Amino acid sequence: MRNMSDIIEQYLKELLAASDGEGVEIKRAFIAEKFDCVPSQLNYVIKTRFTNEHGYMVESKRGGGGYIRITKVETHSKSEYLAHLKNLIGHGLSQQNAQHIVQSMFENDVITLKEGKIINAALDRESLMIELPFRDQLRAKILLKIIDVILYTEE
Amino acid sequence: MRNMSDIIEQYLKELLAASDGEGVEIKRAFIAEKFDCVPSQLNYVIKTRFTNEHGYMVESKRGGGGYIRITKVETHSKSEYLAHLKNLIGHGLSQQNAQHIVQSMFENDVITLKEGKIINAALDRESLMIELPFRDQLRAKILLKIIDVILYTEE
DNA sequence: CCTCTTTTGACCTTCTTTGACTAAAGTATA
DNA sequence: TATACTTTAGTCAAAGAAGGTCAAAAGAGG
Repeated sequence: MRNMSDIIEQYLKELLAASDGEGVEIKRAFIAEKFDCVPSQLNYVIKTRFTNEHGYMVESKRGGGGYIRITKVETHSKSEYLAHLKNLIGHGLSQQNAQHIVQSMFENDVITLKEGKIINAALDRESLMIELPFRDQLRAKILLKIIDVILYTEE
Repeated sequence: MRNMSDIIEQYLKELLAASDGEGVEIKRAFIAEKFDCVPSQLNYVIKTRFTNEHGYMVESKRGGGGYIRITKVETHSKSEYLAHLKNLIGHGLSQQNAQHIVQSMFENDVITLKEGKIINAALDRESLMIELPFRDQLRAKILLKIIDVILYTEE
């Protein structure tokens, strides 16, 4: 694969997949050693690939016996999951976070790949040609509306 | 002898042909070195010879482990129809006309019902909270972008 | 010559890697 | 118990590694 962060991301996702929904608990220093990188790279990977928007929950503890625990957010029912996303969106949404959310919806089988691409196109900053504080608000509005449609559309 | 851009174009097309439909992934700097040209020449080649209109899809990533990926997409008969729609849209689009176009795409089996609903949600005047001459321009921009992804997304 | 395409390079943006410094939690000790 | 030490993890900013943009200069064709 391409770079350390991607490799670590994949490794963690494999652990998660193997954990049968239980989540994984890692030692930061141990993983860093295993992949021969600095410990803080783990923080980078987590911050860029295991956020709420991506559908993960991260807990940690310092000191002796410390750990980092990553859990895939339970997507109880479709409606609760989508309500959760709506919560994350609020009144403004960056393009990055929008993409994370779309990715998460795809991974949770709420939308298809093509639907995801359509949504991303609608939220792209190139489509939304207005200045920045407003653009993020607009993006939020559009995605909220789309999520409502997904909520109330039978497959 | 032809020029550098043509040579690089051909080289990339050979890679594509050999890739068996998988697409190619290149390192810009590496190719530039190989052909002894500046890296940005790759951007020129891609922009002039591997556009959507030419039937290619290009993705890229910057930073460590960055890449440029080129994939060929088949766009049989759909393409003229969608090009026609793009023409109709132009630089502005009312909500009514937008709905007509979405309806038409659905009837022509270019999108599913759910996709249609998603698109309508994105184009709804309630989502697009800006004043009127701009709102129609914005709606046009968004739909044009969406049509492009429909064009270049294989089902 | 005039125009269109190609070539080049300076400058920009994004993503990743690294490490010094900080904060918190556990453990031993006065 | 209060204090000091040790063990973890967190933060943040600088440096590094790609790719992107844009416009000027150069070349090709008519």
